[in-house]
Amino acid sequence: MEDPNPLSSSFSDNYLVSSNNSFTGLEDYSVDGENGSLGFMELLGVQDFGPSVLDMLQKPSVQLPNQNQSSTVDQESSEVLNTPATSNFSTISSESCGGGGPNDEQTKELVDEEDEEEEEEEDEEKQKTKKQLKPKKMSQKRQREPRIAFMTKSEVDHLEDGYRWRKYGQKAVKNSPFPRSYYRCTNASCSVKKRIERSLNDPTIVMTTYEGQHTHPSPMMSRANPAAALTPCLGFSTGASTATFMPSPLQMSLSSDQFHCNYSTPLNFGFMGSTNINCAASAHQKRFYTPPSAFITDYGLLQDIVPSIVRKED
DNA sequence: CGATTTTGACCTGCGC
DNA sequence: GCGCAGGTCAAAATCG
Repeated sequence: MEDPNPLSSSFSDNYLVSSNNSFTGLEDYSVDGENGSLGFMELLGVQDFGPSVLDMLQKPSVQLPNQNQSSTVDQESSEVLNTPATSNFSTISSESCGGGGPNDEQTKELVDEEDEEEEEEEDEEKQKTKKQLKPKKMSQKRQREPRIAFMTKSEVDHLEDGYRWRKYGQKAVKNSPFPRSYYRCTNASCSVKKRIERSLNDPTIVMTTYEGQHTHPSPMMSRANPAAALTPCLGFSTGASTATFMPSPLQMSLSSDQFHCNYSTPLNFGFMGSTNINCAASAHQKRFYTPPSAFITDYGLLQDIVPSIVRKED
């Protein structure tokens, strides 16, 4: 691990990963055409085929499994985050659904799910051998959930996404002064996790990685419209600004020739109805995104945060 | 007093 | 096999 590149630096410098043609490139988005005064969104997709998105992104070059062509980023075209000073918010998505195509690694993991009973027995044995060690249930092979990572320009680490999270860990990241925080959804029946860390390159950028799918409506959204709360979407809001976009219906294409992000499995990470669309989508973006009809105009807490000019009521 | 955060210890996977 | 780094657990501390 003597990579001369700082990890967070390589996140932004080298994270362009193309796979199964589901993603190629990035693009900036003006927010609602307000002369750029509201900043812009930057979107970038990355597909995860096993290792964590961040792990992949931290490599100077990424070799995807089962793919002959290397999908490395040109080192010289490093600055992916081309953030202007006027920007107070930007988001980069890194799609990482496991369903990016038939893949040996994923197949193995699916098979592993069948072994829970055996694992419980193993667990007992381990407890015997390790005696007084904490009775953890760690022997289970971890299942890789679909992941999606975002880079968000924000002053706050923990972006409000409509769900309630409990922090369960924090770790120092090698070569980075910023720790990585681990959160789990507070809903007992929901196993969604997310990691949050700041970019070393640009401390104003928060890298959020979601893992898994919520099995319940957003507490925030459900108060107004439970159906909409279950709609696959991704959303963030900060005290400064808000951006949300939804890969529904399982496919998002942002830019005719530069950005493509295909979701092969349903996602349900975020919250909110039309806020996201109206906030983040310029006319340009709307070409590629059609909101589900279930959406209603419920801004939730965003009503308090996002200027109405951003919400752009229809 | 329950929920959440903090934090050190432990576990796992991977590269060498 | 060993060491490192990432990820998780769980007791203690803190908060509302």
